[in-house]
Amino acid sequence: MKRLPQLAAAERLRRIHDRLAAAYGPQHWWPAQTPLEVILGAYLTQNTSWKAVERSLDNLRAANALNLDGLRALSLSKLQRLIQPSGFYTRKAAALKAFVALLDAEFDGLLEVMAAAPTAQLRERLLTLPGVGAETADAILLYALGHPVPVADEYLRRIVQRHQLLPSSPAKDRNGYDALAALTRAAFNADPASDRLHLYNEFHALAVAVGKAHCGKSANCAGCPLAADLKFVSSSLGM
DNA sequence: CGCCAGGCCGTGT
DNA sequence: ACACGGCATGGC
Repeated sequence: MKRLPQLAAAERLRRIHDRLAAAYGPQHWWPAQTPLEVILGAYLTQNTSWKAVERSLDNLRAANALNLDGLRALSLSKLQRLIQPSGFYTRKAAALKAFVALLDAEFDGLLEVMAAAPTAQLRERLLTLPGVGAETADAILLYALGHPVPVADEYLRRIVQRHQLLPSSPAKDRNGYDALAALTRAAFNADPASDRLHLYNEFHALAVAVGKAHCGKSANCAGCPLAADLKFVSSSLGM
């Protein structure tokens, strides 16, 4: 039986993970943080540098609001002021309040209860929240709630595009996101299920690492761990 | 000064 | 279905 192109692409993406892991080592994203802090970070980092997010998190910590009760006690305007450094503070403050409201209304106000919900249903529920799109939902599921789901992002999109792993370049919309997520699931499908939580965790962090270093808009692939793979791609990409 | 950052959402074709 | 602009701040 002939090999499906999609499978070959999945194997190539798995190989890209291996190269990145060898080049950059463990990224240990969000290792010692509490789940709530991870969730706050996932919201605040939307189209925002992590440096700015850290300033907001510092403000929240100083206000004793890195815990659920502290967060509940904050007025909307107070929350807006604390997260101002990371931008879009009007939307993000309302979105964070909506998350806590959902947690209180449907999960006994406990992240442990939320985390125990079935992955697919929980994902759909998160996606109904304001300010939660596919990437934020998956980042919360993976990094805060311990569900083994892939996280796609702009950097992974660029990698997949440059390596031409999909028949057509993934769009910057929901359809493109879903295609990237499906490809990533396929890439780790041969790995034991017990390893996927860790693999998805590292892979997303590694995609960000290589993206920041080499996949910016002015692409400089000299010294990129993926340069060898790119040589097998049409050299007339204009990149 | 300009561009960008670990997106999402509303609106217009 | 797809494109585009707004959201806001700080780093470089």
